[in-house]
Amino acid sequence: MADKKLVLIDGNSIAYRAFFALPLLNNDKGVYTNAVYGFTTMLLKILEEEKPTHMLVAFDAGKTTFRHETYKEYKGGRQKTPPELSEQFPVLKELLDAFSIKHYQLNEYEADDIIGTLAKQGEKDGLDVTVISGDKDLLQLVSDTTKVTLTKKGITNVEAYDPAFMLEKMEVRPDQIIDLKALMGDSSDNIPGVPGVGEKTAVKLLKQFDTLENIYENLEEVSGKKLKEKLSNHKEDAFMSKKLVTIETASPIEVGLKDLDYDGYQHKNVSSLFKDLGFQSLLGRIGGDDADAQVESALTEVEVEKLDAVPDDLFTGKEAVVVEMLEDNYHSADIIGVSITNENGNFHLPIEVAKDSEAFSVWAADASMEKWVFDAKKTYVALLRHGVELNGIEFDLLLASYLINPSDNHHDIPAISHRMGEADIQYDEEVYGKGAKMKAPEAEILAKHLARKSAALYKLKENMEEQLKQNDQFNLYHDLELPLALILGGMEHTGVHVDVERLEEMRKELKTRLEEIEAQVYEAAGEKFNLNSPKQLGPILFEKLELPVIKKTKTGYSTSADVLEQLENEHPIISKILMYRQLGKLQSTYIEGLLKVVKNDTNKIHTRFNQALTQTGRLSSTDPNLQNIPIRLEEGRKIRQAFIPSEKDWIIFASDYSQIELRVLAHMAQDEKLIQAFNSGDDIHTQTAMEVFNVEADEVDANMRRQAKAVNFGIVYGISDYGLSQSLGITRKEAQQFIDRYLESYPGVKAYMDSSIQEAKQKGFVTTLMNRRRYLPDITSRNFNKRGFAERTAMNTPIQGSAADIIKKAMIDLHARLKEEELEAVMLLQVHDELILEAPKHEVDKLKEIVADVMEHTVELDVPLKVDSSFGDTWYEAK
DNA sequence: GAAACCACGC
DNA sequence: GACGTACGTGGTTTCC
Repeated sequence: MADKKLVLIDGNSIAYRAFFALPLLNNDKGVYTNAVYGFTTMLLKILEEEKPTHMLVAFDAGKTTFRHETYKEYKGGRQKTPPELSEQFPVLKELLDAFSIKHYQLNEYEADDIIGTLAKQGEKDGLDVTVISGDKDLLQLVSDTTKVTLTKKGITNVEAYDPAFMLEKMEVRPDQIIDLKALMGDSSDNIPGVPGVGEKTAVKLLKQFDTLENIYENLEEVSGKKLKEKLSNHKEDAFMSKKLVTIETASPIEVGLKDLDYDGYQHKNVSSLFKDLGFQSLLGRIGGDDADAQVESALTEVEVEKLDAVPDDLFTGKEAVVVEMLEDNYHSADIIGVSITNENGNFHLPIEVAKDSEAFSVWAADASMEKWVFDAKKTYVALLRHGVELNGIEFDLLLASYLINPSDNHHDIPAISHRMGEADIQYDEEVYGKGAKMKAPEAEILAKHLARKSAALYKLKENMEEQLKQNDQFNLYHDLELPLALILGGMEHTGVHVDVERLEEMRKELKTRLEEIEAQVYEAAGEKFNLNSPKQLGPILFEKLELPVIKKTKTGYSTSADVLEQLENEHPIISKILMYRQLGKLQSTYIEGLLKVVKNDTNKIHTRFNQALTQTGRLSSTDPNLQNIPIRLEEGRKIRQAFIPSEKDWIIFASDYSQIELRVLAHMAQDEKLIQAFNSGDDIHTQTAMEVFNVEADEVDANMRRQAKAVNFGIVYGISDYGLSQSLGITRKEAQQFIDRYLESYPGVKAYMDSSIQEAKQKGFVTTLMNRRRYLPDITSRNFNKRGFAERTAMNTPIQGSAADIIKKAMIDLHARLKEEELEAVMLLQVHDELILEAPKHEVDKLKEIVADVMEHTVELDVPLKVDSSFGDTWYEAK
C-alpha cells in the first residue's frame, strides 16, 4: 500500500449525476444549487474516506474534441445542457477553490483523457489512484493500483471497482472495456458499435475471443449466421467505436502530479461559501471551532471615494449607477445612497448631495451621457420623485438578465454576479437583514456594498450584451424592453386618479349587505363560526348539514366556488355563502385594498408593473394589482366607477385588441382556414363551432358557441384536456375529443403545435415573434406530468408571448405618436391586451383614430389586428 | 413568516 | 397508467 493517494474526479459526470438525482432546488437567493449540493456531499465523503494526498477535478472543455476528427457525429443528438445546470458550473468551481482543490480542463480533450493521463503518471510514481465518475467508460483505467469508483444510484451511493470485482461484475477485464463498447456502442455518446449487438452478446464474444481484433481474425468461428453478417457489415464502425471510447492516456496536459498536492482546506473559506449557498446542513459536517462564529467575509477590499459634493470632472459619459432603496415600493421608499462606477473608480453620493447638486442633475438629464443601471424603471421613477430626470439609460442589467433567461428568478445584481462567476459581492439580505430586521448598515459598510454593486454593473454590461447578441435578442432588449421601461415608469409615476368618496360609499353599502348575509348564514347553519375560514366552513357543510362531499383538499373539504355551485340546489345556505364570498372579495381586496394605497394628497394610485417576472413576456402589476379589477360580474364591475380622470373635462379612454392571441396563432401557424376566418371578419367562436361540429353558421346554437369558445380559450392558454373538461363540466375524454376535432379542423395549427414541441426538444427553448425565449428543460422529462406541461407550454408561450411583444411595441409607438401629434392624452394602464388612457374630452375623436391605428399596425401580420375603443367619465363607462 | 385556500383578471 | 395540470396578485386564516 502506497502512502500517497491520488483522487481524480470526473467533474462533469458527477455534476450531471447530482443535477438529475436531486430535485431542482434553489437557495434563497434564487441560484440553483442542486448539482453543487450533490457534488459537495460526495466531495465531503471522499475527503473523509479516501484522505487523498493529491487531488484534481477534471472538466470537459468546450464543444469539440479531437474525437470529432475521427467521427463528427461524436456525442451528436445529445440534449443541450440545461441552463439550470450550466449556471452551476461557475459556482462549482468557486466551491473547489474554497476547498483549495485543483481543477483543470483542456481544449479539445475530455475530462476522461485528463484523468487517464494523470492516473498513468500516478501509477508510474507509485501512488494509489482512485477515479470517481458516473461513466462506465472509465473502467478501462482499472489496474492493480488504480480503482474506479462509479456512482450507482443517486450521488453518494457508489461502487468501487478493482480488477477482481470487475471480472465478477462485468465479466470482462479492464482492458476489454473498450472492446466491449466497440461492439455494443453507446447511444448517449452517439457511438454506433455493431447494431444488434448488446451487452450480452458482446460479453459472450469477448469471453470466447478475448479481443475485438481476434474476433475479426476468427470471424468464421463466430456462431450464428445473422451475428456473423452483422459483425462483418459493421467492421469499420466497430473499430472506429473502439478508437472513440479509448481514453487518451498521453494528453498534453499542463499540470503534473507536483501541482496536485492536497493538504486540506481553509475552514473559513468553505463555511463562508456554505453560508452563501444556504448549505446549512453541511456546515456541521465540516466541523471546525468557529462553525457558529461570525465568518469574516472572503470579499476582497473595495475602494470607494465618498463625495460630499459633485466635482465637475466626475462624469465620463459611461457610468454605472445604483440608486439604493430598502423597501421595494420605489414610489414611496427613501433613497439611502447613490453609487457610481466609471473607469476612474467607485464613488458614493449621499442622496442629499446628489439631488441638491446642479452638476448631478445636469449630468442625469443629459441623454448623451450613458447610464448603466439595474432596473431602469425603478431608478428613473425614484429620481423623478426627487425632481431629477434621468436620461441616457443605455443598459439595464435587470431586463438583460430577464430576457436571457426569464426562469432564472431572482434577477438581482449579486445573484446575477454569482451566476456569471463573479463572487466578489454580498447579497442584500446579508448586508441589510430581512423582514422586520431590515435596516441600513453604517455608512462605511453601505458605501462599500453599493460600490460593489455598481462595480459589478459596470463589469457585467459587456458580457450580458454579448449574450443578448448571441441569442439574437439585442433588438428585443434595446429597442423594445428598454424604451418600454421608461414609458411604464412614466405611467406609474402619473398614477390613476380615484374617486375616494365613491369607494367609501361602496364600502358602507357592502358592509351592511355582508353583515346581513353573514347573519343569514349563521341562522341557516344553526351556529356562529368564521365564515372566512374554509377549515371551519367544511365541517358545517359536510358534517353538520350532511351535504355530499364533491372534492377534498390536502387538508380537508374543498369549499371552492365550483364545488359550492354544484351544491346550490341542496341547501339554501349555499347561495348565501357564494354571495358572501363574492361581496367579501370585493370589499377586502378591491374597496379596502384600493383605499389603503390611495395617496391622500392627490387621490391617486401608483401601481408597479413588473417587467421582468412572467415566463411569457406579459407584464404583471402589484401594490395594487390594477390588472385584475373586476369586470365579469356587474356587482364587481361597479368598482371601475371609482377610476376617474385626473383633470376636469377629461375622460377615460380604453382600447383593446380583439382576439389577439388567436390572430397571432393564425399568423404563426399559417393555417389557411384560421386566416380565412379572420379575414372574413365573422365571429371567431361561431366559426370554430362550425368547424368543430361540422355545421353551417345558422345551425350553431348558443351551447355550441360556448363550447367552441372554451376550446379557443384552451388553445390560447395551453390548458390540458383536464382543464378543458373542468371549464366545460364534461369528462376528460370528451374534452380530448373536442381538442382533437379542433386540430383536425385546423391542420395548420396542428402542424404548428407539433413543430413548437420539436423546436423545444431540439433547442431546449421556444421563441416568440420578437425572439423572447422560454427554456423548457422538462420537455424531455420521463415524468408524464412535467413533460405534458412543458409540451403545452411549448405550444402556448410563442402565442401568448408574441401577443405580449406586439402590445409592448404598440405602447412604444403610441407614446411616440401622442407626442408627435402634440396630444395631452397619456397612457395609464396596460392590461395584457388593452391600453387605458386619460385625455381631454376634445381629443376623443382624434384618439379613436390614432390609438386603433397604432395598435392595429404596429406589426403587420397575415391577418388583420382589430382594436375596439371606448371612452367615458369613468373606467366603468369606457366599455 | 410561511403555507393553504380561495378568488379576481387575461 | 402515471399525476395534477395557463399566467399572475392578494386577502384571510392557520400553524410554526
